[in-house]
Amino acid sequence: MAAGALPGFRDFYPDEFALRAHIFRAWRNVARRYAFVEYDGPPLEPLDLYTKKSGDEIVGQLYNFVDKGGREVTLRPEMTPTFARMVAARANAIRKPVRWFSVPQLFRYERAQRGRLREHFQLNVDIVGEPSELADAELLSVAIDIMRELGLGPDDVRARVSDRRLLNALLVEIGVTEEQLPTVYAVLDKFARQPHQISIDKMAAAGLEPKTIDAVMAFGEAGTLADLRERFKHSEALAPHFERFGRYLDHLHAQGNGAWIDLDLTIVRGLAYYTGTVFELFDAKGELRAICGGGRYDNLLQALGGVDLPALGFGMGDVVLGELLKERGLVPAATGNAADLYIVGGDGVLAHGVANALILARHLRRTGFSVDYALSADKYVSQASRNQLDSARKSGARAAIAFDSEDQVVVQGLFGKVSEAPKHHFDAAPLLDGDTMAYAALKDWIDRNIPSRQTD
RNA sequence: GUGGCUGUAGCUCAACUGGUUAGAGCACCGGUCUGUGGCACCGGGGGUUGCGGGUUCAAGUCCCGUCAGUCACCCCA
Repeated sequence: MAAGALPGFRDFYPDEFALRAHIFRAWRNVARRYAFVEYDGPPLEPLDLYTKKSGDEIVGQLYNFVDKGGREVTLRPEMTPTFARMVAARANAIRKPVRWFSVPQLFRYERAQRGRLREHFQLNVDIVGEPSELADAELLSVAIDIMRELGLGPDDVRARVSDRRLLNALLVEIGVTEEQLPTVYAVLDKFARQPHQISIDKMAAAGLEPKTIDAVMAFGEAGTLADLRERFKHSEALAPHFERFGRYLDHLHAQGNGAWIDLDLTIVRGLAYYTGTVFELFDAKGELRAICGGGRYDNLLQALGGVDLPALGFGMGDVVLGELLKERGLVPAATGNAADLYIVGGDGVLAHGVANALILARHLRRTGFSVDYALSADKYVSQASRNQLDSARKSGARAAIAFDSEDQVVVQGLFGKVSEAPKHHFDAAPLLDGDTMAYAALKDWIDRNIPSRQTD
């Protein structure tokens, strides 16, 4: 086997590129529908943009090197630091709330696995400057609408939501101390992936009381907000958190997203910078990695950019999403980019040499059609028309156009039985003269009689 | 970074306990068919069996290494 792409990197053949373009289209369509505007930054960044906040151990995960000017640089592993820098630099000039999105290619030097490569494209959607939970609902609604745009429903994808502030208050309420919080977060994060006894042992080792451990384990079993509220209705400390989270869920319901949402206190999100709502999108079967994750990170812009603005956002990668779409048969037809018209020789080919085919193609393309033909003048003249038609059919073209005789061209559909396919003759002379009306008539006939390619 | 599994044509797979020149379907290329053709039929190109060593009279098959893929850890975008 010939040397392929680097490990964890992808070659995008046309079929694969079609899927990628399909995903990008959905991302951009929905983001724009929510009035977000697109930005981008450099794919190569100074190394310390990431080491400053995360420490040197993160370097092991980066695609970093020294450039010819002696600078420590790295391919960007995430978009948030770049985003924070850009917003911070113009914090006073940008109208708030900021609604920005980006589709960067991100890089990470890690051993590749299914759904996890060394490179991926990730939609980043962020809102800056708005502390209200309505912004949180708006953000998640974007993510859910993208699922809809791609043909996925609440039976395919679940949105698991939580809130760090609520969780924190709950943990304090049941007696978890400040020092024990990281352990408990780690346990919750791995709740579904790790045997319960190990979780219990870890918490016991961290000094949690058996009663507190039981309470934490109970948080792992998803319930509704109402259940949780009922259990802790006596707590005054928790009341405001329940109210705020309740408003968040109310907004999501009003946005039509209620059927997608599950409360799940085990959604912690690895990095510690989340300060409020957090959410992840998963395939409903739970076979794949998370499709999307995000939440509120009110302190991050201060830490990274030096401006104190509340912010929230999510990232959604193309890899897991693509796997899910493939699994559900929601990938676009491979022939989606095939030509509208394929020029074949026909019986009039000797009177109309290849030059006339080129003239015809020129005017058809000017009219807006995509036009294909065999790039061999010999073949155009000498290969049997039916073989040329076979080639046209295989190319995925919707219709063929041929010089049927000395003074006529014929357009015929390339679907269904040949004998039943729509067919129409046009005078060749005005078409070769580039007569606009003749092409308008031809286009009109095609629009009426040649359906768009089905996914058959 | 650690460990398990896998690696034959572009794809899906064959090749009995090691034994002739590694096969088939699909795909691709050319042709035949005056025609129910979204066929059919004929022909063609394409493999150092991932790569490198070793054992053997003989290796796609057994052993070691390596690379790649995959799964579980680690980590999380």
